[in-house]
Amino acid sequence: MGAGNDNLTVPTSAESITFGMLPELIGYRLRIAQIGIFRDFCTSVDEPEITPTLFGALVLIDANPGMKQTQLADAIQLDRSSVVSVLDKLEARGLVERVRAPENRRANALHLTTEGRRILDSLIPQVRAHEERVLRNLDPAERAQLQKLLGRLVLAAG
Amino acid sequence: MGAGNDNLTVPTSAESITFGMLPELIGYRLRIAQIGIFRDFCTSVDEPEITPTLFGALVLIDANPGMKQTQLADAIQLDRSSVVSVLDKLEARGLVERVRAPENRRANALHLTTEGRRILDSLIPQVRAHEERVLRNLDPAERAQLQKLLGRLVLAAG
DNA sequence: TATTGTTATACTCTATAACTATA
DNA sequence: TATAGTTATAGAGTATAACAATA
Repeated sequence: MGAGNDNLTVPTSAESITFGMLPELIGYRLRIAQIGIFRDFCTSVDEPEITPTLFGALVLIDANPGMKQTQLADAIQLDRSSVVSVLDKLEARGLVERVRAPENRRANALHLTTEGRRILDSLIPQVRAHEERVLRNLDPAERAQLQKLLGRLVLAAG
Repeated sequence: MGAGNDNLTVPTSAESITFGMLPELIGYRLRIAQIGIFRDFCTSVDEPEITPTLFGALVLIDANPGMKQTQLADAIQLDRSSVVSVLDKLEARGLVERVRAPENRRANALHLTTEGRRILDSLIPQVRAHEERVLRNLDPAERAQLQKLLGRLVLAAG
């Protein structure tokens, strides 16, 4: 009976409507949550044009210096060809560089530039603040529980 | 300690990588979950080309006969203009009809057709089975808890 | 032959702005 | 003037297929 939103209300212009079975569906809840969080992320982050996808790529390259494009594609659930445009954007802004891998000259080793590192460092507190805002109605135990439950969903492979 | 996936592994081709801070971020977890659920939904549902969005529109129109397009737009978090194409698809398949509202001749009252009702009735058990599959690692209390926590996130308005 | 990255291309989804018809 | 729906249009994001270089 908390201050929650079990009956799901979305701000609607005129008289309110009923959502039928939708609020019972985890897929629907997730979709609504993700749309809202995506919007909040984009308005919370100072760097223009940095989306959750680009931020995720920066984090992964930072955590795995020299990783290959195919590995990045797997990690962010995109096709190889889609990763090309992600990296084109990051490289155009001077945040990432593609270095021909000496041991396998088909592959590119990905690295943050100094500027990429600087931007990532400035983004992290902004993203943490954004997360804090989204989660502000949940106490630490509830946040941990939410993480854990999301991690146990059974998801279709790419 | 459960059978969970706290450390987040995504099937990756070569040597595995580390995800850095991403697994701590609720936005990242939600995005991964939503991509996987969307894929599972589309392969689970027999009707071709029925996406979660179209299914949601059918449920809402069924639950609110005569609702207006603007109300539907608010409910599914789309612009008025985007709802036009949603309804065009549903109407082209004979599932929904737009009836000029007599009390306000600018507006359309939305209704399921007999065929729309029939298709919705056949979709519901498929969607329930899909949800059951996604949630199969969670017991009833955990499912309820997940719903409740998702409902308490603070989301940006449209 | 298989793999890595790239290109060309097309498709879907969505929003913005301008339009129409009603109010 | 304001509202409901539509259209035209453009942008972002993604995938598929074919290609070059390398293994």
